[in-house]
Amino acid sequence: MDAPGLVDALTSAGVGRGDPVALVVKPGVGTGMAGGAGAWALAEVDDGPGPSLSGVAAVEAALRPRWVLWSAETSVALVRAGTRPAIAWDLAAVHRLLFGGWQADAGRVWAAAHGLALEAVPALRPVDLFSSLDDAGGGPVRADGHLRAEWAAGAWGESLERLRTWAELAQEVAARQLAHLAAMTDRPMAVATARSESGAELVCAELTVDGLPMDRAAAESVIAGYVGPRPRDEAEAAERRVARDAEVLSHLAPGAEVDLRSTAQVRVLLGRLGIEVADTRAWRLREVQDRHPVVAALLDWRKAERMGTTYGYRWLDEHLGADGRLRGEWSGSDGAAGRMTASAGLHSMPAELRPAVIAEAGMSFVRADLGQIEPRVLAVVSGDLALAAAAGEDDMYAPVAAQLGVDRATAKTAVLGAMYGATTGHGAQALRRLETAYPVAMGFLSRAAQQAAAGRDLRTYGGRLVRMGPGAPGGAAAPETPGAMAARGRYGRNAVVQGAAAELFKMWAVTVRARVGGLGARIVLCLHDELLVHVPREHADTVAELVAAGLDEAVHRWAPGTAVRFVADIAVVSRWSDAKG
DNA sequence: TGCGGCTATTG
DNA sequence: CACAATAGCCGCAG
Repeated sequence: MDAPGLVDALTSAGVGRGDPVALVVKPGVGTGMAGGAGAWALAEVDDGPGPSLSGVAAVEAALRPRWVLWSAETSVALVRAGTRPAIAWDLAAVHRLLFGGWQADAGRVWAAAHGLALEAVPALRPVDLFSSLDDAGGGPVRADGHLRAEWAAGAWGESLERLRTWAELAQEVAARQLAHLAAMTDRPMAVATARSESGAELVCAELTVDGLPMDRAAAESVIAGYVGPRPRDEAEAAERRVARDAEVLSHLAPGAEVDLRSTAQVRVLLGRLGIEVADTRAWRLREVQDRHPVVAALLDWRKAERMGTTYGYRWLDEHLGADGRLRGEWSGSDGAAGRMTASAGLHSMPAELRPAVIAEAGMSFVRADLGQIEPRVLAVVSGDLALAAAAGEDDMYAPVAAQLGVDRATAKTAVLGAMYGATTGHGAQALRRLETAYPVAMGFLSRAAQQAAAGRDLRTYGGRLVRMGPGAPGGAAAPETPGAMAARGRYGRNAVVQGAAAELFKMWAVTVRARVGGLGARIVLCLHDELLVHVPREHADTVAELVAAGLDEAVHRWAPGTAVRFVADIAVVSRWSDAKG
């Protein structure tokens, strides 16, 4: 079907702007769409090396539907083919929101949407891949209601008729998920969250495909500052390692045999010097640094070792492309509270490497990070008006400190401690004052902790299920130790805040994506409370304003009518590390 | 070879 | 050194 034909077919089936259209992309078979009242449109038969997806682009331009996708795999395929959909309904992402956990293969997504037991999802046996579906006979759904394993795995051959069925099944699942979300009356923002989480999958697909601009020479010079210039071969690399080790060992008696990479041996070494430590973490070593010069040498060695191994030349070669983009795999929601995750160290890159993240020629970065997102989110989701009033300040720890009658640092520690589940330490006294000053917020947190400790599942503000029962990671299981219950309590206490913060952050990200895309700007990094947008220089100031406006828009979509103020620090810069451009 | 423990980095 | 994550190396079990 040609592009005008596609648009006509969908339009006459009643599909308009924002309406759901299931999209299936099957390499080697074709690309199809199902939408409206039983409309099926075959966008293209795939006879080339990969789908061109020009039909998708045409429908996107003419109708801008909400693309219903089985998973982010399709989003990545779309972005790779040069098509960037505006909005989506990602069945896997919505499944994770509704039912928790991370596994979201089609069989589970189908089963959960139909209220079937997840334990009974058919597993794909190796033999199934070779025995034809035609032998099995019948449709994709078994007598017991589960999706046939071969279908769920996509091993259904090259039939265009089956492509259509696969799209229609997606339509059905999406409708059921929507009904589920809408019926969750105690989570009125669940539908909006599902849309946003789906949009976040599109952001992730773009992050995965586009990558983060990084200047190779700048990065190599940072690395060289720690471990020397790039070794020519393995032998030279080994030589360099031995030399680094020797520098530390030179502070010891000659002939000392210590593997610095072995914490056990390091402890023994320190013990022989009369320095007893419970472990060899950096902060503990720093406490005994003046007892022997080897300690400082060891700390420097650790830093260089980190650069040499995790963030060294090998890391650069593996993840930094010839186009100067650092790429990792992005996930829209991790298995727990739903934050975004990224591989390739994109979320834990040492600050020292940030100067190497440089905007490309003619481009700038707009760097924006939210201030104190978690306590502000706590004020919203708990409905604590006193805490909401404190959020009226740019620095909300200042009014909290005044309220508690303690200094700012103590107030901050106490608030963070309340959200993390601290019970001891300097903040313990201030923690009790928090209970008095902000009883609503503190009650919200302790209820979450109690439920989690008891092994009961939680739901975030936006409706994400956080599994705490048997079978969940760290979930309740007999025999139960008090330590495990307490750990789960802290986990749950934090999950309801961190998870809600992640939901707000993703709404911000998808809003920014929607508002700045037309100016050629792209989000190139998401870091829990921070956005980095790569933008043509002439539009940088405009984009900075749109990022700020996008926060207000996101906050009011996330929590309509809230009085809690959210603040962002926004700057136009040419390097990620710059404070101002 | 796989996995838990330790360590370091980030928010 | 509380909450979350990724990642690498060591030491031990299989």
